[in-house]
Amino acid sequence: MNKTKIRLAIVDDHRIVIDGLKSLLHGHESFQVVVETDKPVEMLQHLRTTPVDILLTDIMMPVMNGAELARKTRQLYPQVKVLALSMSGQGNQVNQLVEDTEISGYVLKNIGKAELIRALEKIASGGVYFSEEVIREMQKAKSGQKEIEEINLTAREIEIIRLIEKEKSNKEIAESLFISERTVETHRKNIFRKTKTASLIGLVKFAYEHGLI
Amino acid sequence: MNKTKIRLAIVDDHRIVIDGLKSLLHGHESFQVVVETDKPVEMLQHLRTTPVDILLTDIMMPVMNGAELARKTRQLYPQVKVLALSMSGQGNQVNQLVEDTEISGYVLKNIGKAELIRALEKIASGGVYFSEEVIREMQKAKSGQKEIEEINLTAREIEIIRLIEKEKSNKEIAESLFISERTVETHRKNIFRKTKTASLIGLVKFAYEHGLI
DNA sequence: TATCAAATACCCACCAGTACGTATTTTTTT
DNA sequence: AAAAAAATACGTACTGGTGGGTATTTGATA
Repeated sequence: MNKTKIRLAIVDDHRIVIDGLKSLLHGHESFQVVVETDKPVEMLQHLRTTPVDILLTDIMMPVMNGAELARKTRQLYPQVKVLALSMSGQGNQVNQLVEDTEISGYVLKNIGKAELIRALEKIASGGVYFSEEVIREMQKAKSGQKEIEEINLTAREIEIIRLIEKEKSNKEIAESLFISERTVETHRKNIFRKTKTASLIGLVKFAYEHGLI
Repeated sequence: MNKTKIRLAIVDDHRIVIDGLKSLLHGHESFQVVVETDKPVEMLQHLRTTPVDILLTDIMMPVMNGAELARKTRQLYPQVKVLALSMSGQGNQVNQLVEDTEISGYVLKNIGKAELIRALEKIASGGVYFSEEVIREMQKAKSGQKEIEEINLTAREIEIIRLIEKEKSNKEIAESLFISERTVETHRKNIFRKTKTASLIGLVKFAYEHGLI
């Protein structure tokens, strides 16, 4: 729509993905890929000299991950909008990313041409775009978080769960927290009751599933 | 080199990757992409009617994974060579794939143009190609496997570990395996001794780390 | 056939953790 | 200031798993 093209920067540690994105955008006169690199750290340098409108970044990358890059970019160059790309898009990760980085969108890599264009246009015009799957995942993660809040584990209890998981005995836990063994036992009981688990293994699994450890 | 082009089939559930691959191969007159799809199951149908030389397949795909597709392909169309593509390339997965499927190569998705061409040419002429990182991973996994073999857990013991992890008591394990509780206790003791773990949690962690569960 | 590993089984003693109570102090919320 | 929630603590009885043994049967391997 605009006379001036939308300038894109692409970061992904997989060359194939970069080429794939470029190929998807090929022939679209509204977009112009001005920077591309497979090294996240390089991107920040490029951004200093090259003005871009939207940064397309992978989330899972070695050295510096996409979240970090997105955060830094928004900090240093607030006018650059960020569209996050991800292979899987796990809900809690997305939530966290959205919370502590002002990203403009999040899409999965199985995105098609049409959707990608739509997302980019929406973001270029100041909007946001999150793909269906991602929104679903986010909601699932949110409800999971709510669930754990409803279970109402106290901070002390979570602290003790972590020690249990570290193979500490009641005695050791008592010593390291400067409380009586009896107290640890009480906490343990409450933990088992609240989490509806009956064995250590069940508890460890619960902790894993709810991201406590 | 050959007058006739090398015919390629590409499967990957991410369109971007397919486009990226095509883009990498673009302009190379030796190769010709004759089939491409993002649905593994479709590929088998295509192969029935379209003759191809090399199948490039992603490993991690929903519905039917790449390993399965590779196996079926080799079975039904033995003349088709398979080059596996993967995001990460975990050693044990690769090893297993190489063992029970005669694949001709395995490369990571961060592959560059030059390497991809080299791999394809090598495979087309009857050779094999495994990228550096993959070979390293394979060796690491091999040594890890050796480690677990040295620990010398027997099949029965592993069976029991899995039941322990499922929160079964000695009694329940004894019942489900039709053996005495005493026997389960003995196995347990041996397991703890061999794995050098002392608690259930340690054992569960061991099992996780060594991929037993 | 002799030998070895694996799977089977039992005994005894001990204790860490559990179940089921009750109760006090501290902190937070109302 | 009153009420509620969280953290603290103890008692008693019980049991499941642990650690220490030893021993037999079976199937594989040399």
